[in-house]
Amino acid sequence: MSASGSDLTPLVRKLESIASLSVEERQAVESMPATVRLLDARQDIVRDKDQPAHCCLVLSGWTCRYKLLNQGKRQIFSFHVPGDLPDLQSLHLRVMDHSLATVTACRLAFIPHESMRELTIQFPGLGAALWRDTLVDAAIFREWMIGIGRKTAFGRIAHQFCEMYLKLEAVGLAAAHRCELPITQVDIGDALGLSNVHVNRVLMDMRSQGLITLRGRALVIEDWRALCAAGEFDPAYLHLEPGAS
Amino acid sequence: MSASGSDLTPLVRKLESIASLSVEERQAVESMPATVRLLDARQDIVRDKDQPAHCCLVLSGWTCRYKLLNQGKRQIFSFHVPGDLPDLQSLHLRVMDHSLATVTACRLAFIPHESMRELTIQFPGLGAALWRDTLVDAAIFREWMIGIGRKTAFGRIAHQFCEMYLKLEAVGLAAAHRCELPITQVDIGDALGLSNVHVNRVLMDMRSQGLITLRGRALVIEDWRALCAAGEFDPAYLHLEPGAS
DNA sequence: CGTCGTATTGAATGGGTTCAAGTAGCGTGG
DNA sequence: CCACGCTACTTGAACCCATTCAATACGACG
Repeated sequence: MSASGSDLTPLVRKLESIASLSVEERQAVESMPATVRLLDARQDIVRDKDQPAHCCLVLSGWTCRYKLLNQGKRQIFSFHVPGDLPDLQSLHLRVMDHSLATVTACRLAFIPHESMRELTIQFPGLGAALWRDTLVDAAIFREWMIGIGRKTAFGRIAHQFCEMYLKLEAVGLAAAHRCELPITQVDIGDALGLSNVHVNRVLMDMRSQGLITLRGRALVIEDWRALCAAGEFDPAYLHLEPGAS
Repeated sequence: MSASGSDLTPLVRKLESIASLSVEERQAVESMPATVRLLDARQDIVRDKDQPAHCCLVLSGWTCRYKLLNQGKRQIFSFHVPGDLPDLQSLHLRVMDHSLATVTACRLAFIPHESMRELTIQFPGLGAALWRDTLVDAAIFREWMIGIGRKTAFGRIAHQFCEMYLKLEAVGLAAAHRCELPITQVDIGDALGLSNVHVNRVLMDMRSQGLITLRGRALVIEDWRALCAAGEFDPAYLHLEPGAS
C-alpha cells in the first residue's frame, strides 16, 4: 500500500535528532514515495546477495541484520527499532553482504533508492545526516567487536542491555530504566557470540545479583550504574546529541 | 609541509577504483589543500575523544585504528594501507570514539574537513564515493565480528590473511600471493581477540600444514584455496569492483 | 656485544561450549 | 476448559579451545 504523508514521520523525527531540518527539507522528506508493508515476526526483508532497489524504514517493531555461516551458525550484527533505516547502506553498496529480517511483527516503509539519492543531492544537509547515521552504525559495530573480542559473557550482556535501553529511550520507547525486550536468549547469544545455554546462566546470575528483572519481554534495569560498570559501558560511541533527554 | 599536486594521487586512484571521475572532479580532488607529515612507527595520529579538524590520508606505510580498555587490553578495529582515509568518519562525527596510530613509519597527508565537505557538496558523485568507502569500512567490521564471534583462532587468522592480501593487491602492493606483513603477532591477537601466545601456535600450525610461509615481514600464501577454505573467506563483503585485477 | 622487543614452547587453568534432559509458558483446537 | 504441541527457558556434567603464567630463543640495532 502507498504511504500517506504521516507515514514518514518517524524518519523526520530521526533526522531531526541528527540535524535541524529546514521547512523545505522536512517537506522533501515527507513527500518521498513510500510503500508500507506489514510483516510477521521472523521474516526476511532483504537477503544476503540481493540487490535491493529500496531502503527499508522501520515504523514499528524490531528488526535485525544477520548472516548465516556454515554449520547453522548465525551472527547478528545489529538490532533496529522504529525510526531506523537498517539497510541504508544498500543505497551505495549494490549487493547485500548480509540479510535483514524482522524480529517481531513489523510495520515497514520502503523508499526507492532513486528518491533517496535525489534527496541527498538536492539537500546536502540531509545527505550528511544520513551519512552520519551509517557512521554511527559503524561505531556500534566497533563497540560490539570490543565486547565479543575482549569482554566476559557477563560484561557483553550487560553492555548490550545498556545500549538497547539508551537506543529505545532516544526514540521515546523506554523510560525509567524499563523497556520491552522482544528478543530471545538465542538472539542475544547470536549477537554476542555466546551459546544460548551460557546466556541463560549469565541472565540468572544478573537476576540473583539484583542488576535486572526480566520476565517475559519486560526488562527492568534495577541498578543502572552497576550494569554500566559491569559492561564497561560508555555511551560516547552512540554519538547521541546532548539534551535529547 | 604543504602538499604538491601529486601528493594526493593515491586518493585520486582510490576514488577512481570506486567511481569514475570527471576531469573537473579529478582536478578538484588534486587541488585540495593538504599538509604532509612523516611519522615514526607506533605513534598516535588522532586519539580517542579528540575532535580533529582534518582527515588523514595514508600515502605510505600502515596505520591501525584501536581502542584501549581497562587492564591494558587493546582492540584493533582495522588496518589501513596507502590510499585509505582511516578517519574519514570524523568528517561527520565530531568526537573520536577510538584512536588512530601508525603501525610502521608513515607518510600522511592531512586534509581540512572544510575542504572535504565543500568537495562532497560541489561534487555529489565524489560525496557518494566517499560515503561508499565508509560503508565498505562498516562491512569489514561486520565480517570481523563474525570471525571474533564464531570462528576458531585458525579460521580467524586465515581469514585475516586473505583479506589483507586482497586489500594490498587492490592497491598494487601485492601480487602472486606474496605481500609484506609489517605487524606483530601481538597486533594480530589484538585485532582478532586472541592472545599472542595462541596466535603464535596457530601460525606454527599453518606453516607446518604448508598453508603459508612467514619469515620476518614477508608473508607468502602457499595455498590460497586452502587458506580461503579454512577462513571461510568470501570476498563479497569487500565490494571490490570486478576487473580491478 | 649487550639489550629490548618479538617469537617460541611448555604446563596448568578456566570460561564457555556441547550434549542431554527436563520445565515453563502460551496459543490452538477438540 | 483442558490437552496438546511448540517454543523458549532452565539446569547439570563433561569437555575443549584458548588464556595465563613462566621460561627460553631469536634478532635487529645502537
